[in-house]
Amino acid sequence: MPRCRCRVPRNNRYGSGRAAGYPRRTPRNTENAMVLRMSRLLLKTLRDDPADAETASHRLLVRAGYVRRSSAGMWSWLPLGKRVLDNVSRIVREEMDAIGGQEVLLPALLPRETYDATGRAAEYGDLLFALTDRKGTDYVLGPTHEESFTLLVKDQVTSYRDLPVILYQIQTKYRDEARPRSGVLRGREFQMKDAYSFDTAPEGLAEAYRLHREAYVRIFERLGLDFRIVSAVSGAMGGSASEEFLAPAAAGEDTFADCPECDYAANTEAVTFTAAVPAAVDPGPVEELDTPGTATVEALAAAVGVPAAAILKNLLVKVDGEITAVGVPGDREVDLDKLAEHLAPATVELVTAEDFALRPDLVRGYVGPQGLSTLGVRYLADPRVAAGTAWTTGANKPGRHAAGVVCGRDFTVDRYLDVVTVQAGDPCPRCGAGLRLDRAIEIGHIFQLGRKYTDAFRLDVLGPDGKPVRVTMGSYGIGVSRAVAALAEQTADAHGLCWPAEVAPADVHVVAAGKGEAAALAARAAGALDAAGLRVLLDDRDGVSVGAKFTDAELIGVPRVLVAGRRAAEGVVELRDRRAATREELPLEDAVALLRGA
RNA sequence: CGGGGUGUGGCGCAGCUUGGUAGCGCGUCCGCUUUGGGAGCGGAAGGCCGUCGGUUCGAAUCCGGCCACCCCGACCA
Repeated sequence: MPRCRCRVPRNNRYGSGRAAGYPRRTPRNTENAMVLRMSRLLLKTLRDDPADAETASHRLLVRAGYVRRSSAGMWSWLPLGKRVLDNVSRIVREEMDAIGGQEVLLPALLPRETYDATGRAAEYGDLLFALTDRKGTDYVLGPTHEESFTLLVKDQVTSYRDLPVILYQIQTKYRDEARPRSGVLRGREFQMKDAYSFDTAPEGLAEAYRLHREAYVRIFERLGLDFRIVSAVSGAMGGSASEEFLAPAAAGEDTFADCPECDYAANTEAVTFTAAVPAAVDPGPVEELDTPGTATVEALAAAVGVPAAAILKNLLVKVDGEITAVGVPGDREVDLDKLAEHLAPATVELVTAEDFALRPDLVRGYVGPQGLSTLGVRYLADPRVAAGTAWTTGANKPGRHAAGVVCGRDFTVDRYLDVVTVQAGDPCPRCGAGLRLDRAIEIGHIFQLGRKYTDAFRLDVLGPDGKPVRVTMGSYGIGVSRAVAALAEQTADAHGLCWPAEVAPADVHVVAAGKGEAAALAARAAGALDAAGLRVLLDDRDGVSVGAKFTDAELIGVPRVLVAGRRAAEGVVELRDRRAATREELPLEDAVALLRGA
């Protein structure tokens, strides 16, 4: 059998030699083919920040040549970026395989009817990328794949003996976000790992959920991310238990509450408020105040000279069409989603000007809870509106408010509901300490879905008794491309990116700081490090000043930098730590040994 | 979807108010010099000024429509 030697002409455009018209200065070094040579790398670092970039990850990933914007919310991953993305994928894959996950790849382009069947096409609405094929059939680009996986399992699995099973894929997902932003952090096309578990019993689902939770902890620890696991609400996904993995970062779009005293943490949407402590007040008589032009809490607080927190704000909503009042302290906002969740399946909507017109007894801006029951209006309230507390509130007359209105004496609450937005300092539901609020990036979310999708598609398997058993399901996502952005956010410093070792595009960045012996030593270092099994990025560019190379190295953010320069003749190199900004000089052999051991 | 803004060479920008067919810095290419913190000199390439229409002898510039993109908010597993 003939040796399969490379028959490519030696003067091809990509490698060594000099093709006519395209002289190449850097010969391909086939012995160190794994070394990434910057002289040959598709990489253009930018000296200036892109004008449209705000967040650190956006600015730096573009400046350092990791990604390029293609169109709104669509990003191309360039060689360095692709390496980081692949490193994240690899870690995710390894840990998913370790819990018995089986990797598959399903189409991203799916018939719309798949999502119509579960009602999610309607739930997602414009968020779904939709298109039509030549025959007029409607398709969507999948935003997440519960439906497809349920159908796949229905097709492939018939017996309880085939379960449990965990399937996953790492795939491009599509969401037609109204406003893509922050570069790769929130694109309309992005990489996601989505996994799905199928079990015959709730205990199995709980076990699959636990396995994923542990795998996610390992994944994010290996990635080097600072992260928190928080309670979440399931939202449009359906199902019960759900937790989010959040990476705290200023650029984050989620707010979560964090307890400084215990390990409680929750998405602000999911924070529950429990105890209501009646304020110790001396309930004087109700006093009516003349307060024209104070329809807002701010105006009233300024006019009467009481803090907003002492004002009882009454929001009118329609619950299944019935006008209902919701009382909350004036420094709070009503979270309509929370309210709707409490009252489901009833519909909740804000009252309109027309509704007010039909009810002259309800004065916009001057509603108070006194006597609402005689008007046939139900009164819901936040637990902070506890019996015995006194408030300044509307007098149900135009331009008039009432002070010293006491809950339980002057009005009654029909039902207490936790419906206000959380504020920093609110008591922790677990230990009572004041909660902190922080911004974070959602990088993972795990759900015990239960039977929402298996019911929709009637996914049953035969049980041991020969009777069909409805399958129960879990869903587990990780934003792979978003994790890259989150890492950039958390690790970047004033000089540029600064990757944790396992995801960095290389283990060592070798800088040739000079020509001749310096360049030769750098090449030798790259070869030795490559032979030692390290991933090497070699800055062998001609005509680039040493300062520019150093600046680029800091921007690119490989954790270890090896410089061959001043003392090249002695075989001495300089080893730098990108994060610690430390440097030491030592013989090349010692540096290689040190890096190999690291 | 509301509000604000921007489209001029690969990147960052000026020119527009007051119309006369485009300029600066960086980058790129060639030559020489230089090489430990974004080098110097000389030469060169590269732009239907987002797009369509209007006004005008003449439009990057004035007017109108459209498109794209960005930022804030709403929205968003």
